[in-house]
Amino acid sequence: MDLSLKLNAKELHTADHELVLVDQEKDLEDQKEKQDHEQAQTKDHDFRDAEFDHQAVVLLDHQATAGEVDDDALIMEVSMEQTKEEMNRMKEENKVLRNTVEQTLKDYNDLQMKLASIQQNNQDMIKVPDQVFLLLHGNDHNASTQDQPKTVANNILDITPQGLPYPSHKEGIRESELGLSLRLHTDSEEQDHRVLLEDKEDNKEELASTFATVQSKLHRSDHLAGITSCPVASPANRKTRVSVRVRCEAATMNDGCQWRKYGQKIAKGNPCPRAYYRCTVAPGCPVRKQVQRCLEDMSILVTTYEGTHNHPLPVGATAMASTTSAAASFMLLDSSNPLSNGTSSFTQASLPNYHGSHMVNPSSHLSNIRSINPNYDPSKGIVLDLTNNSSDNNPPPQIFPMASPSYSPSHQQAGFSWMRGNPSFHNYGNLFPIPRRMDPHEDQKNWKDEESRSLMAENVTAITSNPKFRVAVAAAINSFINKESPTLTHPVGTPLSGPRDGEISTGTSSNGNNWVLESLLGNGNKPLGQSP
DNA sequence: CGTATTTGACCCGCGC
DNA sequence: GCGCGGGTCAAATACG
Repeated sequence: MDLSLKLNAKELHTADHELVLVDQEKDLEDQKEKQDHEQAQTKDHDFRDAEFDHQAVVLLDHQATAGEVDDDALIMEVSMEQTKEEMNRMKEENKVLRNTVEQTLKDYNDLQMKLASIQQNNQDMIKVPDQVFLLLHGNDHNASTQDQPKTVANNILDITPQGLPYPSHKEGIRESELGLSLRLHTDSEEQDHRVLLEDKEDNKEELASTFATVQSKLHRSDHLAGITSCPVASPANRKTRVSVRVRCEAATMNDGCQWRKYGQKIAKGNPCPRAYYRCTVAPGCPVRKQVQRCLEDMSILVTTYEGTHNHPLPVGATAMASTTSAAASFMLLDSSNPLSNGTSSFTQASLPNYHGSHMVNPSSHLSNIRSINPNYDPSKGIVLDLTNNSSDNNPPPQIFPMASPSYSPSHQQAGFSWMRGNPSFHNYGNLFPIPRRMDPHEDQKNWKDEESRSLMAENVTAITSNPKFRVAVAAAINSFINKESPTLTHPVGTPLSGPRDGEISTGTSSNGNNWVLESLLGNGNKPLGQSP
């Protein structure tokens, strides 16, 4: 009797799981043997039953009148029917057993799939550190702060994702040749440490005033990097800010959003006027940005973002917003941080709605941070430095020609011929297409150019939405913070929620601690928006 | 003519 | 209370 337990070996063998499947085959063979044994027993049992029946029939036959051939034929017919019934019963049993084996195989395959998935995830997690190179510099490394000459870089942490060659500054390898680089600058002031530590002990009402006091103190030593410190005193203003430093010839940086200028002021200490913009993508959007040129290097545009978009963002804006929010999210990790007391818009989880599927929630990479660097002053926000002035081989900052203290596009036009030949400027140009003229209207023309917009969006997205880049940022921050203060730990009071979309803000990088996330692009990248 | 920009006036918080 | 400085408003202006 064919039990039809022909388990196709082809289905079981794969190149990757041969050993496992060999075991599985053994199991299946055991199961088959068990089935055979059970079926043999059943068969034997049925055979005995049949034999008993047959004997009964024989007895009946013997009791019957001899010579009745028709009766023998009848007996044979009955026996055949019984055998057929037995065969049908065995077939059904065989079918049940086959289903059982198939179910077992299916479960096995499912487990294989799950195991493969888990292994893949583990590999991804392991690969990240393989592709992130951390470079810790000592206090004597000053060359990287050329664009911020008065900032003492006690710790600089460079990250080169994407598996690029390890950037050794001592070997003279240019950072610009190494793709993306993340750089964290801090310097420490004991007074700031004391004030911040006091902040952690105070209640939340006192935090605001203390915070304002710190801001006010820090405000006096402003303009170390050409950025005016913005006091954050009122609760309405207690939003985490991120500033973006970028080499930009245009009056403003194309960040993917639409902005309307609503004011301009000349801030104290910087003759370059500060322009105020509000987001006009959606009516009522509270997001504002401030744009001001760096005093030390007027080719650098400092854009400060503050507020939360109440609308979905364009692709380019999403990329920038996600990156800056990823960089800023760790500010909220310390529950005692005045910025993370629940009033900050960063803690209002609306980020997934506006970031799109490609957004990597920074919290997933930062959630293991349990300590905060005492050197880190959240009141000054975070600076995303997209210039590469800090490269060792870069020339000193060039002073932007200014005919008068008041800023006008014509002044810029006159002074930007040198910039088109500046390699570092070209590096930047690959990230944001740069209009060649400073005239706002020319800028608007370029902005309306769909090709430039799409190229800009692609470039920004490619860099800033790269999960590896964000992982690198998060890992660097995490490592840096933990290394900086291994003993000072603060439990995260509330689950970290991702920053809201477009939650970028500017900071005041001029004094105290200065966190700079720096993006360096390869020289081989052809700049966009530049004439050949 | 509609929209965006400019720019002086105004408001508000903070320090003295 | 006064002055200072940052930020915002809104009328005037420019532009397409």
